[in-house]
Amino acid sequence: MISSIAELIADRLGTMPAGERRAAQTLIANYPMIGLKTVAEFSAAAGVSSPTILRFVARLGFQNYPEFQSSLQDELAAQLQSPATRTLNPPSPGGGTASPMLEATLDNMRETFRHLSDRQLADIAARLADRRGKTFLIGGRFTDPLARYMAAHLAVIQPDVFHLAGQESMWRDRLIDMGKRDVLVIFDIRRYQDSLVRFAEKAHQRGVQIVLFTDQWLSPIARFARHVIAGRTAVPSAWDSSAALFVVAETLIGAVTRQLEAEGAKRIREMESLR
Amino acid sequence: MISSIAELIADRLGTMPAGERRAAQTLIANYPMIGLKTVAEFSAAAGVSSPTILRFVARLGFQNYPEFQSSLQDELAAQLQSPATRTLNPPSPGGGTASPMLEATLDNMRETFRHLSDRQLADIAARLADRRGKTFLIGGRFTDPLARYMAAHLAVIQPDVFHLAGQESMWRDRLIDMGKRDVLVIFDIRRYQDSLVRFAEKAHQRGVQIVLFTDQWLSPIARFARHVIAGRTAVPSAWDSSAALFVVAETLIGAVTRQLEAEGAKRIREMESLR
DNA sequence: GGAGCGCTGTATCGTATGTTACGTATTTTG
DNA sequence: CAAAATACGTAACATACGATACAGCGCTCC
Repeated sequence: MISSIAELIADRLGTMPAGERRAAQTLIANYPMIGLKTVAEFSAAAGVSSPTILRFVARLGFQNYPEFQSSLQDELAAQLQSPATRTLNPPSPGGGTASPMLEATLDNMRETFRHLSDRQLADIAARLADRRGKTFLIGGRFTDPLARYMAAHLAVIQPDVFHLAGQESMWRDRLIDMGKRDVLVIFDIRRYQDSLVRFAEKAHQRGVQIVLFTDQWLSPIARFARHVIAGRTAVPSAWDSSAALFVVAETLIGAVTRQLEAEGAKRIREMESLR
Repeated sequence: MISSIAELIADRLGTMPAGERRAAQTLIANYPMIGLKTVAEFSAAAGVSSPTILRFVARLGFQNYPEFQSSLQDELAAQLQSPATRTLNPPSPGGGTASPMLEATLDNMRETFRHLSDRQLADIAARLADRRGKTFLIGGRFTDPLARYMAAHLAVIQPDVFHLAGQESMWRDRLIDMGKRDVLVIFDIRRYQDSLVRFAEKAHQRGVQIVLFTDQWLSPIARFARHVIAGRTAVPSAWDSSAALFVVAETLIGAVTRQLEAEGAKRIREMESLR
């Protein structure tokens, strides 16, 4: 049964030609406000011509554009009157693929942050914002992208940020550059990688401050870490989820940026001008 | 300070003549839907003539009726996009989470999935699981780690998964390997990168199926994309958040894994034995 | 490689919509 | 109570909007 226009679109998206599909996608992306504007505005937003928009609504079964708009308005009105039923997607009909996954992920995040004090986050942010030392980031097989993500952002607002990539021998050689004032951010969830543990140990011996992102069972690296962030990773999937750790990373990026605002702003402006 | 039109009306209701007051009252009663309809319908509902409606909106300070309608639409859009602020007095449910960053991120995810049908996810997963073609992944400056993350997982469960890294010229040369049966997954949020757009266009010309992860304003690549996933990225930070897209990526990874379970399991066992 | 089909954009058209002018009704004030 | 001012509706107007006809183009299938 199809109750909302959004469902109707999703249902027929596959059978639509390219232009109309673009119309459909821009409508979904800004649902439903774009559909309440004029055909001209809608077509401009979608990057197609007006007739394509009209053909699109015709394909959905409407006689004309005003009728389509009325239908959208009715839907909106119904939503506004009963906030409980303001679901665009039916609330997980019969074990949908997405919903349990999403629910678990949201729970993971709430749980992760519940065990994470503001104080701890602030401490780590302060450490990362301390410009007297360098910042190194590294991750495991599946978590290295998180290290890259964080490095890409931090590198914009401060100098001396390095992501350690490539062969194990490559980063081992970088140990020589690391000292007491430096920070090493490690992402390691199970199955924990021996190479990372060895690396962390050597860095620790050199006095490097280690910030560890791991799962709730704690990587052995936690022994050497100054700060440990334990994220929930369990989801109904064959894989573990790194989403909670990802959000912690983004939160830290935001916090560091705020602390470096003064210098950071100047630096970012300089960067812009270099383009 | 007056932020909504409803407040504006309440403010000036006393100074209005009878006819316009009736207009104001019917608008408040069916706020804001009546205001989105035509002048004729509005006037009929209020039991007054069309010019009265126009004088009413003029008194509110609008130059003409369309301007008034746009203002109402903007207000509605703002409400719809931030479910947290939907309730007039958000009492921060669930024991006041300290981090507004987290709250915004959770909202973004809910909102993103609300605009994402199970059908669409299933379609994309099926496409990614189709082993007749190759899968390429690439991302922008800050989103490339997401491409890597997805590639790292997909590569485990099926062959012919390639992450496109390095110089622009590198991936451009890989175009020669791409054809109709292949899929190109692109991550591109603003500020959209020209190099990616060019690349997407060329790939599209070769008949490659493009799956685009972007923000709600849609990268220009949406023009060429077969599937578009529009994630919410707004957070109280200097940066945009890719967390919602990350979760969608994980969801897709899970779905593809499930579809390839039979072959995938065998493959994973083979891999394990290779260690 | 050629013929047919389907999709898309340009240009044109008709019309519904917002707008304005004007006359009448109603209220207000001296 | 009279006269003026304000408010309101009717009707004509102009514009902007949606709709349609048509031609160019790319694609698929012989």
